Amino acid sequence: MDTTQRTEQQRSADRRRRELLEAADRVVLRDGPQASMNAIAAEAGITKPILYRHFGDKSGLYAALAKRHTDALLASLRAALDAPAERRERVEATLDTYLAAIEARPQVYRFLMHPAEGTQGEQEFDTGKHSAPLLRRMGEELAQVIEERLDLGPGSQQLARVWGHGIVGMMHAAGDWWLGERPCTRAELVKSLADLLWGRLAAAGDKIGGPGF
Amino acid sequence: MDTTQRTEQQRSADRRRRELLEAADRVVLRDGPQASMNAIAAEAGITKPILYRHFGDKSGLYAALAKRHTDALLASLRAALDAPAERRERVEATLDTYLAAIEARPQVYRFLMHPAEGTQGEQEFDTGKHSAPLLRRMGEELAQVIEERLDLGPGSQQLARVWGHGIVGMMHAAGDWWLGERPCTRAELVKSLADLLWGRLAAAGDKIGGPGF
DNA sequence: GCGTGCATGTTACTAGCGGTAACCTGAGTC
DNA sequence: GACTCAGGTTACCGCTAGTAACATGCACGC
Repeated sequence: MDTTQRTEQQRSADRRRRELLEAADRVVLRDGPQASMNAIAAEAGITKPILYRHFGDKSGLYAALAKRHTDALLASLRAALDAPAERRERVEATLDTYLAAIEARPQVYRFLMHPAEGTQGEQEFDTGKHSAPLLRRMGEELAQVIEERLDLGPGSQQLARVWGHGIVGMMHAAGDWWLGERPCTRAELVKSLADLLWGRLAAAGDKIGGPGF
Repeated sequence: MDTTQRTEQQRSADRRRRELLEAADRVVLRDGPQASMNAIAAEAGITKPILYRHFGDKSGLYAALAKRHTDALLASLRAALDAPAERRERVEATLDTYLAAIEARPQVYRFLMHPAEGTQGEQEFDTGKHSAPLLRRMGEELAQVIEERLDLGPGSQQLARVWGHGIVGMMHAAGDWWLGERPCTRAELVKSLADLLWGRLAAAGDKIGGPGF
C-alpha cells in the first residue's frame, strides 16, 4: 500500500498543478497577458506563495501555460502539414489551421505571442531570444518539414530554416493584421498568402507608366 | 519683441523635450524596453513629474521615442524601395536595409517591436491592434508601394495589403531569428528570403521517396 | 500515545514600478 | 514690493512580483 500512497501524493500534486494551470488559463482568457499572480491565485482559491512553490516564478507559470497551448496548436499544424494532398493544398490547409486557431481564441493567441515582458527579469536581451517561443517552435517545425520533403540542392538545411521562420513570420504578421482589421474572409487571406508564396510577386507585371517594383 | 519672447519660450520647451528624448534614447539603448521612468529621469538629470508633464504617461514618451526611430527606418526603406534598379534588386536592397538596421542597433529594434505591455494600461486588447506600430506602418507602406507599381488584376488593393503585411512579417521573424542565432551572413539571408518570395518554394522538386511538401 | 518530518497553506512583508498631489523657487511684470 | 507662473522637488498612492516566517494537518518510527 505504501507505493499507492506515494503515487497518491504525487498524483495529488499533479492534480493540484493541473488545477492551478486551468485556473490560470481562465484568468488569462479573461484578463489577457496582464493577468497578475494575485488574480490567478484568487481564481484558484488559494494565495500567491503556493503558486510560486509550484512554478518558481511568473515566467515559470507562463511557460507551463504556454507549453500546453503551443503543443496543441503545433499538433494541429503538423496534422495539416502531413495531410495526403498536393503541396499547395497542404500549405493552404496549414495557413487556415493557424488562422482559425487565432481567430477562435485571440486572448490565448495574444498571450502566447507576448509572454515575457517581466517588469524586472534577467537583462540578457542583448542579441535575440526575445521572440515568442511559439514563433520559434513553429519556425523550427516548419523548417524540418521543408528540409525533409523538398529537394533544395546545396545548402538546403540552412535555406529550409530561413524559409521556416520566414513563412511563420509572414503567417503571424498577416494574421495579426487581419484579426485587427478583418479586411477580408479567412479563405481570401489564405489564398492571397499562398499566392505570395507561389511566386506571384515575381510574376506580376509592372503597372503601366511605372518603373515596376 | 513679445513674439520673439513667445518663440523663445516655445523653443526652450522644444529643446528640453528633445533633450529628454535623447536621454530616454540613451537609457533605452542601455536598459532595453524595461527602461523605467525613474531611470530616464535620472539620466536626464531631473525627476519624474516633469517627464510626465512633457509626455503625459509612459506610453506617450515611448510613442514619441518610437516615432523618431520608426520615421528614420521607414525613410531608409523607402529609399531602398525607390532605387532605380530591377525589382529583385530592389527587394534585396530593402531586405538588406532592414536587416542592417536591426543588426546595428538591436536594443532599439527590440524596443520598437515590444513597446507597450504597460503593467496597468487600457485592457482593450480583445481583437487586435496589439502589434507593434512599426510593423503595421511598414506593412502599410510596403502595401502602398506594391499597389502603386504592380499590376495584380482584380482585388489588387486587398492583395497588396495582405502581401505588404505578410512580407514585413517574414522579414521581421527571419531577422529576429537570425539576430539570435546568426546561422549565416546577412547577404545569404537576404538571398534566401528573396528566393522564397520569388517562388522557389513552389518550384522545388520533391525529395526522392517522399510524398512532397 | 508521542514526537518528527513534510507538504500545504497562511499572513505580512520588501522592493520597485507607473503615476500624482502638493509644495517650493526663482524670474519677469505691474 | 506684491503677483503670476513655468520649472522642479518631495512625498505619497496603489499596484506589481517575489519572499520570509509562521501555522496546520497527516503520515511515519519508537
